[in-house]
Parts: sequence; structure tokens; C-alpha cells
Amino acid sequence: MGSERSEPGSVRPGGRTARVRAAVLQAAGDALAERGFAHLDLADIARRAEVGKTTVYRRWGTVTSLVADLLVDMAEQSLSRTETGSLLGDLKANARLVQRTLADPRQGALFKAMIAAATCEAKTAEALHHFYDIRVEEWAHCVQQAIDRGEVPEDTDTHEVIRAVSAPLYYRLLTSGDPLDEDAADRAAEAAAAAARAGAYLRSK
Amino acid sequence: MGSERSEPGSVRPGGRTARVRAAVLQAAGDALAERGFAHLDLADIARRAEVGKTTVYRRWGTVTSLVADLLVDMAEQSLSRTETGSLLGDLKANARLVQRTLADPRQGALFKAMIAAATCEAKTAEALHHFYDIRVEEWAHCVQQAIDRGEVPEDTDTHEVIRAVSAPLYYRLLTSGDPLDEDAADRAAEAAAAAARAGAYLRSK
DNA sequence: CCCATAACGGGACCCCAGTTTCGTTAATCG
DNA sequence: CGATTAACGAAACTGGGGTCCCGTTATGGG
Repeated sequence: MGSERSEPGSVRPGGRTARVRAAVLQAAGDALAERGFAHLDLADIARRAEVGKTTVYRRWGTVTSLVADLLVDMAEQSLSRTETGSLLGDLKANARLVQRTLADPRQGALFKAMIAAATCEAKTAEALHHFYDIRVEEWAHCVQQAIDRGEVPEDTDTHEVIRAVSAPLYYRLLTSGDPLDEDAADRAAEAAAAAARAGAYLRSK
Repeated sequence: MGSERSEPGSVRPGGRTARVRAAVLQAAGDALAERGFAHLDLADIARRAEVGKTTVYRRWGTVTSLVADLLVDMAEQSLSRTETGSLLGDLKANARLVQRTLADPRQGALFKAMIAAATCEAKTAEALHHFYDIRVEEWAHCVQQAIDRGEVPEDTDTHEVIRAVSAPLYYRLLTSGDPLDEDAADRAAEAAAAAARAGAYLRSK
């Protein structure tokens, strides 16, 4: 009495428990990608993962919190970052990476579904924000290098430049039916670079 | 036999039927805004609209197709467009309009929910795309005027410039917890204007 | 003004997502 | 290696979201 009930998997996270988590997250990603966020039930995920339905309900409970866990998992696996020596080159590399990810049928659907899930619950939204914070943070360095090289003004908000590259690609993914091609990626990078050089992303208003 | 079953409301769209549609769409907007897209059932909407549950299921059937209809309804009501005489001024006006809409608790939640719904079904996605096509088309004129004034290069893709203004605002709404303030709107407008002047949105690749 | 019928609405029904129960398996510690 | 118990999983159960049936209302045409 009075003792806090800890989350399942926190006391014995090894062996079987870890295997179950991996299988369920894998199945959740598959289901999310091919069926979409709306018509998705945990029973189906349990079936795919060859795991007891009870287990899924006990450990995650709702679709949104399962997606939140999936996001935590994805945030942990970092992607490599290329360096080309110029701001435009680096931003293009970033834009191409984002574009390829979103254009891929499975990954694209997965990201759409995760964004949808994040609009439905605060916890999931937080996980999504954290995911993007990490990605943005990683790439912000290349903007800092551009500042050091004198390519862009001194107190440019480095994070904001990186976000400016992704924004049009996500906007197109969500609000238009047009395909996400390499031209779109290059245009996003060029626009962000041009705006950054012109001082549109200065920290001081 | 062989006769097509027509959608309810298409043969007798007047009087009661129109009243029911209006009440249901109103209720759907309210429910979407305050409860979110995920935990939303048509029975609850019927209750709010003081309409028979059967009616809602017969005419719309699923949450996503109800959202699609809501989008058609919203696309019909056009918003006024200001003209300031300069590209930056017009883009700022547009950015502020989008920012105020998304920052408003009810409207913001509604837009999030509609985007989420659009990721779940093709029909709804189409309705959403159409909605934005109309909005973008309306504001594209002010970019054309900027071209005529010689502010931006000749074959600038006018629609793309307008989308570039909205993109960062939507991106922030969905992927970050930061508030959508006027600074964000101004920055979006300035970035788009700077990139447009620099020729980042030329039609010819 | 009146008729044919499109569309609405109440209520019974049913299926399955989500819960509860309890027995089984295997992770961790000594 | 053996005891303890966290975590899993099969099966029975339940409640509410979604469907069906059929009577009622009121629209639009003649």
C-alpha cells in the first residue's frame, strides 16, 4: 500500500522482455506503415509479433503510447551526417536524406502515422518533439561551421536553419499530393541557405 | 438492379437535410477540436448535433469521410486577402493569418486533427489537398504582382513561395512544442521573401 | 394542395476491442 | 543451481461502437 506500481519491463528488462519489446515495435512499425494510424488495434499488432494480446495491453495500453515508445526507439538509432565544406552542400545532403526517407513508401507512411499519433496525445507529441530535437541538434553543427566560415551572419539561429530545410518537405508530404522528388529537396536547401545568408534566421528579433 | 445507389443528401439537399448536415459538421468541428481525432466516435457527434445516430452512420459512415466533408465545407468559405504593395508586406500578412489560425486553441486543434485524418485515408487526403490548393491559389496572386514589380525573378513559381511561408509554421505546430508567435510568422515571411528574391523558387530547375 | 418517397430517428441487436483472471515461463539474485 | 517473482500468455468475459429493421417525418414534384 502506497508503493508505486512500476512500469512492466523496468525491473527485468533483459532476455525475453527485450525480445518481446523488439518484436512488438517491429510489428507496430509494419502495421502503422501499411494500415495507417486510424484503423490499428493492439490485438492485430500482438498477432503480427506472435505475442500474447494481454502483454501488449499491459505494457503499452493504447496505440498512442505504443507509438511514443516506437519514437523513443527510433530516436536512439542515430544517422550518419556528411560534411561537404559548404553550407549549401551540407543542407542539400540533409534535404536529400529527409526527402529519401519521406519518399520511401514504408518510411513515409510511418512518419505520417507518427505525426498523426502525436496530434492525439501529449505524451506521444513529447516523444515526437524529442525525436526531432535530436535530429535538428545533430545537423545544427554544420550551420555553426558556416557561421565560423563567415557564410552566414554571426548570431544566426542554427537550429532554425535546419528546421527550415525540413519544413517544406514535410509540408508537401502532408498537404499536397505531389511527389517528393530530388528537385524539391534541392529547392528546400537552396531556399534555406539563401534565407540564412540574408539574415532571416537571426536570434535577436 | 444495376442502378447506382446515390449518396444520401444528393436528391433532397434542402431544408431538413441541409440543417442536419450543418449541425453535424459543427458538432464534428467541436469534437475534433476538443477531443482530438483519435478518440472520436460518430455516436458522440450525433449526440452533440442532436441528430439520430443512424443518420450520421448512413450519410458519412466513418470519421475520416466526415472530416473530408468538413474540409469541403471549409474550403467553400473564402478568407479575405490584404494587399500592402510589397512582397514582404503581403507575405507577412499571410504568415500572420496562418499563425493566428494555428495558434488559436480551437482552430489549431482542428487543423491538427484534419491533417491526422488525412494521413489515414486517401479520400480525406484529397479533400485536404484541395483545401490548401485553393488557399495557395488565392495568395499566389501577390507573388505574381511582385514579379510584375520586378521584386523577384521572372519565372518564379508563385505557388511555391506561398507554400514556403506556411511550411515552417505547420512544421513547428506539428514537430515542436514551441508556441507559434508573431516572430515565427515574420521570420517565415522574411525567409520566403529572401529566398524568392535570391531565385530559389524558379520554375525551371 | 397532395402524393410518393428521400431522409431521419428510435431501439434492438451483435461483434469485437479491451479487461480480468489465473496458471506458466524464465530472468535475476544469492 | 535453486528459489523468488517479474513478466508472459491462454481463455473467458464485458461493454460500447457500429449495424439493421422498420416506423415517422417532411421535401420536392406534379
